[in-house]
Amino acid sequence: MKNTNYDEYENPGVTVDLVIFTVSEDALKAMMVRRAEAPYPGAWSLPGGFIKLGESLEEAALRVLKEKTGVDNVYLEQLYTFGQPERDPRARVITVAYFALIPWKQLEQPESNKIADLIWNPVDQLPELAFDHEEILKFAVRRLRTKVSYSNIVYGLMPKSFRLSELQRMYEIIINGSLDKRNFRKRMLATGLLRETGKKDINGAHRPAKLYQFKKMEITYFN
Amino acid sequence: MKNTNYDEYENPGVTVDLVIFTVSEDALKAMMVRRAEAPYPGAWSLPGGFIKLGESLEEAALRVLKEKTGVDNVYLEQLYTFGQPERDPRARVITVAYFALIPWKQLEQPESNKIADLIWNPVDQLPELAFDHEEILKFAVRRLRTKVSYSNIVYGLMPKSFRLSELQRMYEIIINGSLDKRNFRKRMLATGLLRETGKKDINGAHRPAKLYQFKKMEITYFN
DNA sequence: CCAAAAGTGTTATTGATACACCCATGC
DNA sequence: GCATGGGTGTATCAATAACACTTTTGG
Repeated sequence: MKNTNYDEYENPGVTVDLVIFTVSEDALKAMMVRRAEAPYPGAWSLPGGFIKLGESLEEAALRVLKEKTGVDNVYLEQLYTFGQPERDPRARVITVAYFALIPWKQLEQPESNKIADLIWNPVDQLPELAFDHEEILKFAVRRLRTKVSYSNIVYGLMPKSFRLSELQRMYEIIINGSLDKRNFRKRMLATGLLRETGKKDINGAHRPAKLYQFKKMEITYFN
Repeated sequence: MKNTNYDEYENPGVTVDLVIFTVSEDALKAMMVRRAEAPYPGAWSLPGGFIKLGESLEEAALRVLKEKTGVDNVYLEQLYTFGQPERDPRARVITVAYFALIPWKQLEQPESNKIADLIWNPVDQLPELAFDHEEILKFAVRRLRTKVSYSNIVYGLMPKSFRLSELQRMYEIIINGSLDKRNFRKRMLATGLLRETGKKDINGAHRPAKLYQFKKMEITYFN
């Protein structure tokens, strides 16, 4: 099936590719894996793989996610399907792109760092990427940034409980701008999506912060 | 894209399916075609077809659109990709769904009605549909209804020039609710997306209406 | 002159923004 | 007692929502 001489009646390959986001060191980052083989040997790329005939697209995405991160049960959303005929130089391959959000804390476990040739790269300083993966990644970043402004999607990047200042910081990192503390807190508490845990975070030489958590781990749209 | 050995995996079929919307007789309608062959012989379904190896997904969608409606150069957007393993009883088939908007006037031309076994069906009174096409159609309706409220996407359903009352009616049909005339006009004119044509529509026993058109046929987001 | 749709402003309410000081703790 | 981040309220401005009458035409 290495023909570039396309047969009209042959089926294309179908893959899933994942844009896996996390936030660490005050930056929005995405996972990249180094390709071992041709094409683009040695280049960075998004994690992905061919779908198997018995699995749904989402199952394929979850499988890849689990393989690369060791996690499961995180926010996952279908992004877009990319199918330009020449996007893979070997053969016709259509890819269904997904994006996932993982709190950094869930990735600090030893097992998740076992895989070599895997990096978490700030989305605003990209290396050269294989295939059309730069386009896919930028598409995902745009979608995430848009969605942050009218939903509570950031819950997918937060640890189970957090200070309001940490939540604000998360918004600021993603939208790449600063927010007013008092207005931010008012709005967040007004959504009714947060619950005080009753615990406090004693963290340094300052007043301890109340810890909050999301009532339900579900995306909710404002407005 | 870990696997380079394509032969380990049998490729699924890949189709595009289209939800083609229009508005006539005060109702939002979608195109349905009667299936001739198994599976679901005789059942209504969304227009669609297998993608060819040399064409992009959007080209495939445009091809199907042209075949069924005779039109081209209308609003077309990728909706979602549906890939449950059992969605087609014969074999694994993944479908990339698109939705299109066509002004009813463009469909009144004789050629577009040549195709037998094709209906424009109100989206709130669906017949039984083949495959998972009901799910796809409902997904499209939801997307259209949402998008109408924060963009000028309705331009895709309007004729070249129109009265403001016709534009308002279009919104009302799609969102399935009524709008205040004065607020509607204020908001629409405030967007700056409309231009007076200078012409008037003399239509019946009443004051003639100014005719407007969209400055550019492009989707623009409010807010 | 009657019927039918076009056209037009003001007020009230709501939501968004701007802005500065005191609090509780560790060292 | 001082440095550090936590926590709080009010006033202004902008956007949205509610609401009813006059105008222009054809018949």
